Amino acid sequence: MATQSDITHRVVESILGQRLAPGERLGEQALADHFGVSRTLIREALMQLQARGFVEVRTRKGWYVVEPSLDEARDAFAARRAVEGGMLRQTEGRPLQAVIRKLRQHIKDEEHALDGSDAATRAFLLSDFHVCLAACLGHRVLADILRDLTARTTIVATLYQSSHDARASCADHARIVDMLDCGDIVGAERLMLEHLGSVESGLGKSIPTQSDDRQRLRATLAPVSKPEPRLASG
Amino acid sequence: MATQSDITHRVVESILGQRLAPGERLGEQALADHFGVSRTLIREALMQLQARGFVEVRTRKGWYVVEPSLDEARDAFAARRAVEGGMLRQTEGRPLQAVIRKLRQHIKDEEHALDGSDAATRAFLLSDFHVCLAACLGHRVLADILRDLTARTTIVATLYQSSHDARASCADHARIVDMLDCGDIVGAERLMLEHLGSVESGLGKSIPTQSDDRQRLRATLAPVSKPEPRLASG
DNA sequence: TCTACATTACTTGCATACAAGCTTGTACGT
DNA sequence: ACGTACAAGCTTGTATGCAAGTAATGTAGA
Repeated sequence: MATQSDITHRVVESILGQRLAPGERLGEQALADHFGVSRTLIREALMQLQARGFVEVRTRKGWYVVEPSLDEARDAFAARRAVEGGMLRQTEGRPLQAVIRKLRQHIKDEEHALDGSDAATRAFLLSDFHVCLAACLGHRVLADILRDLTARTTIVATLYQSSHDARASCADHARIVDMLDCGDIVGAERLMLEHLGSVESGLGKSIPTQSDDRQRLRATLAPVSKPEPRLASG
Repeated sequence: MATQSDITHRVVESILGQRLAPGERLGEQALADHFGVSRTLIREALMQLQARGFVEVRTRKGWYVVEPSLDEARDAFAARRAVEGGMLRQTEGRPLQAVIRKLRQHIKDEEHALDGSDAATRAFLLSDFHVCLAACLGHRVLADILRDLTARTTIVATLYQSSHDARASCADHARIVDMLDCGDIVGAERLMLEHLGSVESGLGKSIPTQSDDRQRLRATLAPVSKPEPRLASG
């Protein structure tokens, strides 16, 4: 049997692993059946996820993974730049040996995932680096905030099919840690901002999947039939 | 009749207005009666507030407004420094006229509240300045984050009886906006960090109000009886 | 008088039941 | 043949009921 935290964890994990697509519908009964609990528990979990900005409810229609607009996507990245940049700047003058050691280990995990693991693990670890950075620096609140923020930008990346390579992200991470190791905090902040910028810049290359069901359906069905749309009589 | 958002809003407002004390118990039935709804809705609202870090549940005992430890209190302020500092730094090179106009209006509201309004309005407006700053800069996500973060530090201030004066905070706000008006972003950031630091430094002067109901009761009843505390044997 | 224990009242945890509304399918009328 | 109206099924929204556990109270015994 599953508890609320199990449910929320699993959903967030699925989002971070890009297995839950934006706009995807989350039926209460379906989730209840899946987790073997009643709808009550599912609703309570969904409420928490709603408060954290992961899902939204359309009254009497259902729960959906959020689909940020391009503006909202940019806003999420701007928030991450502010938070992560500010966080790094605040570390000035602190001992960072232990932090760097843990981060290097994390990067090793990332590299290992680049070769063998599945895409979900890869996406998760790349996001988790930023959470881990906050946690290693002793920022519990910021770690929580970044967990949600990175999830949000992961949704964005899924939605707008970010072209940014996992390998490039991992290399960015390594460079950031190297810079920290040099004691160059300002440089690390600059690299971090560049990193986030390059991930963001991979966006918007492709037309976003439309939130509207009609438009999504149209986009989905468009390529299959011949130029002349003939789907009515079926 | 009240909806969930009404309930969460009211609770958050009460926290921002320092009318809900940390450690205060929130009975489901009591809230349900107060808002004229069933416990189901109350629970869903409390779940959202839990996800946002405002309340916690002790199994089969009840819901309580969180009581951050001194460490957690410092962490919350550190988070605010990172977020608000980083946010200001990211504004470099942007037009700020409209922003400054709105913030000046907000400060006027604060000053007006200093004279006439009740303590709740005063506390709310002082916190809201920071949310307003984020919102004016176009940061929706950061505004949401700061709403929760300022609420958390408000709880902290209530718990540790921050000695920081409302009038001083308002003056700080005015100086920050003045600095923005000069186009000195770095200076504004510095003032903001100092402002947050001075609010934080007002903490820990007094022993925190004890979470335990008995001890709270003692604190409540202390002044009425004579110096010699004689309530133990009861 | 103090302590150990049983009982009682109360609170949360969870599931179920019912109400309200949207979507879809069908039949009827034009 | 087309459009509209109506009805059935499915989904969410909300309330209620019961189970499980905790704290408090009262009572009996030493």
